Amino acid sequence: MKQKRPYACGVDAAVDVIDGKWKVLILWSLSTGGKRFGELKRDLSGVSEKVLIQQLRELAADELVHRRTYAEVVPRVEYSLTELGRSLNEALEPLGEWGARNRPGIEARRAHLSPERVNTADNHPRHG
Amino acid sequence: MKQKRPYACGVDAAVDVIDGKWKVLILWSLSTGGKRFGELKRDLSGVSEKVLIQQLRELAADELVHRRTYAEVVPRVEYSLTELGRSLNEALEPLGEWGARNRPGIEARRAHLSPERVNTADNHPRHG
DNA sequence: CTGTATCCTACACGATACTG
DNA sequence: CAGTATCGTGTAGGATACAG
Repeated sequence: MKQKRPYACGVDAAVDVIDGKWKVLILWSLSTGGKRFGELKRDLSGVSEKVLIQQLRELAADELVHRRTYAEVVPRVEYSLTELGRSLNEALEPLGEWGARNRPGIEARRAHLSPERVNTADNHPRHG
Repeated sequence: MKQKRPYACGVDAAVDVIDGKWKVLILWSLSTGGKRFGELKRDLSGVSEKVLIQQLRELAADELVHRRTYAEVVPRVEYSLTELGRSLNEALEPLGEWGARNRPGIEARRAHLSPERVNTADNHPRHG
């Protein structure tokens, strides 16, 4: 949700739409069905109300999720995926599989490579 | 490249790896073949040297790109995708297609919905 | 040409208190 | 319950100058 420069490619646009610390988790969480605000909050352990609502609104503005309010005595709002949101989730699947497959490797490399050293010269294998 | 909480799912891990303003563009740019630092810099118009090198190093640390130096009189370094990088690029394709397909809609919605209004109550259609 | 070294800033995210 | 209103913060990203 920054959109500074025009998108350079499709991935660029798609990433922009899911850009936000909790958005993919929200989409993921909603993929099994609509959820209320409180449920989501519990689901995404650690998110603040402010940020959750912020990202939900952005997702709604992008029409990936649908916000339905019920005029009841006790306030009730349900969020669910739109058709567009579902299609995005589908497009995300291969990426999810890639992540699942390679997660051990990723974590392993990051574990023994102290973050401070990543951006300092050659940890890189020599070729010559 | 933040990795604060343990990954909640595969997408989460994958997104973390491509998290960085220019990383997908770098991967995309390298998908057609190895490139030198200067070429990349020209390709990704607008990136600063500092940030470019930073993200290249992170990608290299994650073993998505390969950094090859040639000991010549005029410094020369070539970056290319690793097998892992190529596999990520493949996993990114559906997302890219989704983005390409929906980019017009995304931009349209964001255009007539002024950014300031996104996070203020109902722009949302009524249902009831 | 391929980087380092600094300095700076905006903005996403977070903590907390309050409201209909 | 489902938000809103504030205030505070870290850090990714950018500008620029310099170096091997």
